[in-house]
Amino acid sequence: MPTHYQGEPEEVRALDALVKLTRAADAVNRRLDGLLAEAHLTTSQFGVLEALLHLGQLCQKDLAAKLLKSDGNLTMVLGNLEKRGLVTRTRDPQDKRLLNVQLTVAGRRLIRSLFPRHAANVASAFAALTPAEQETLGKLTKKLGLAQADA
Amino acid sequence: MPTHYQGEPEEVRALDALVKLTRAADAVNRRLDGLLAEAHLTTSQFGVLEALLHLGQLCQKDLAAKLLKSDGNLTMVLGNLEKRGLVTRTRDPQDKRLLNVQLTVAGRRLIRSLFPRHAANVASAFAALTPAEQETLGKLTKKLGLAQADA
DNA sequence: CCTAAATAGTTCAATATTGAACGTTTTTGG
DNA sequence: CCAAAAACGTTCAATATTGAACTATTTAGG
Repeated sequence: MPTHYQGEPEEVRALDALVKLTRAADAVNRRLDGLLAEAHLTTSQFGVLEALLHLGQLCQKDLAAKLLKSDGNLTMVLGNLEKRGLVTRTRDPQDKRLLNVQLTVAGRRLIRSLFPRHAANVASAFAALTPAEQETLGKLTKKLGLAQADA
Repeated sequence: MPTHYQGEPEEVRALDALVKLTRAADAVNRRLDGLLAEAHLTTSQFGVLEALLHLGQLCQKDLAAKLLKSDGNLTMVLGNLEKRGLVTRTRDPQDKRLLNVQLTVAGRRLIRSLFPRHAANVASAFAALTPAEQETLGKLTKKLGLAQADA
């Protein structure tokens, strides 16, 4: 099933790990989409609401950094959330370049009602691994992710 | 950095693992995009060419399954590859519902020249983990990914 | 001070992505 | 054998995503 590639062993090993890593992330996120779709939210939109709920008001730049998305993308995603009345953007009086993004009452209500079910779904998706395996997976993916910064 | 969420321990653990898993997959794939962008290929386009190189001619349905993408998406990605003369689509004479997709000479030349450098990049990205850690990561993500099928 | 560089967002074009509705072709059950 | 169901792709509308060019604001160096 993996890569069918004749190369150095370390390449074959890494290619194999990459395929499985990517597929696992896709598969889990796809499963979680079901609940979000019920609330007519995309994964990105949910990510924004979740960040605002847990971290409070954030400027667009910080949101982009938190979600690892481009500025241009955030403009679009926030526009769609704003259209639905779930967030508002207000110009920062101190630094007029910044737009502070905050949950509306409706946005807070929505993410608060959704998050516990989302968390239960995530736990259910990861129940395929033992707690120890989840810890190990977390350690390895954290190490791998951080290492990509400097390259 | 993780989730700032007060919930059941298994939820917190799973949410934490999910964030790291998603970030790692994003970070690695983002790093690999550099080389692909030089060849004006997206990740999806590269995935198609790679599959065709290693597996030979495939119908669109099989490609979609292999890449975990929707039918409609494949129509678009293949259209762009076909526009550039990297693949062709031919109606299957046995079953006229099927479109068989194959590399053109130019497509084969491109993916062949690119793949070794791509494999080296992947190995370099995963060099942050020891071989044993890569094996462990592969086992855990495979287990996690497969478990999502039935849910 | 004041200009040059940096920073925050927007806009645009291109590509990706999905799900739903749809046309064609094949398979299947009666 | 034939009608219903299934399978394969396409098309469409909506959203996502990036990088580049651009505007507005702030900061920094001389």
